[in-house]
Amino acid sequence: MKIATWNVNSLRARADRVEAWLRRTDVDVLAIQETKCRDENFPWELFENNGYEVAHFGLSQWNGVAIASRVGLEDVERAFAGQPVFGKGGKDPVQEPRALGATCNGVRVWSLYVPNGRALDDEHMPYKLQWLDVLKDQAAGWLQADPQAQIALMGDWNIAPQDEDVWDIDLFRREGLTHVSEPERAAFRAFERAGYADVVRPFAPGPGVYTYWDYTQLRFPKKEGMRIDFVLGSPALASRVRSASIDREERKGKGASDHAPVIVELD
DNA sequence: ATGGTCGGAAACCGA
Repeated sequence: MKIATWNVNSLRARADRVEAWLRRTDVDVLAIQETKCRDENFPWELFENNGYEVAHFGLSQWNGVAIASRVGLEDVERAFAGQPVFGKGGKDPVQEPRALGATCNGVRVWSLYVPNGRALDDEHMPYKLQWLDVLKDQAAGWLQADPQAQIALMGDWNIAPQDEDVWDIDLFRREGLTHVSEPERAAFRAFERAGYADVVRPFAPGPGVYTYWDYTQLRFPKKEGMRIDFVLGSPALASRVRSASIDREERKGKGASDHAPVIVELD
């Protein structure tokens, strides 16, 4: 069984590429982030025509997560229990569509789009950290309830856990940029302490291995990227991993997402 | 020449 995660940065703008990619890679499950559409605008046929069931959670042009599967799609959950809400400047808090869970052939898959944080002193940063803390508590609970559970927490984590996960750590430090701060990294490590492991890094070690390249500044041709998309597996899931890869080729050419798909092959 | 990008409920905001 092959599972994958991909921040497509607008599904409608990327429909042709996503369809071609599905046909080419032959994955069984794809977790998608940043669909950037509501259910009414979601390209359901794209998946159905290619043999996939699909679940989507999207409320506006922002965020949006989906899971496509051709090995079953059960117990779909929009948001995790206690998922923090965000209300900008005291406005009505909303539960943003950033998490979608579904069981696919015995694997509990979560498609996750972790809040960006925007800046170290922005109100989105405590939101990001709180969001991760609550998810970590939930994920720890799932494992306590069933230590044999096969769980894949996959998506755009918006964290670069190690110095080698950005092209120039000194620049990030000097500029006080997000994604590499100690609180963000601690939030990521908390998942590892709870029993989850990055199942891709052993098969795609750095340095210089990334999943995201900013559209600006010619970051991709200059090989200046960030590793921020991860598949964290529970012990039972991790023990099934046969190989993993980052599809850097998909970042090439006109009409590419700024994120590359990340693929994990299970026994 | 010392900046170079995308997408969308766009003429700004979010990444």
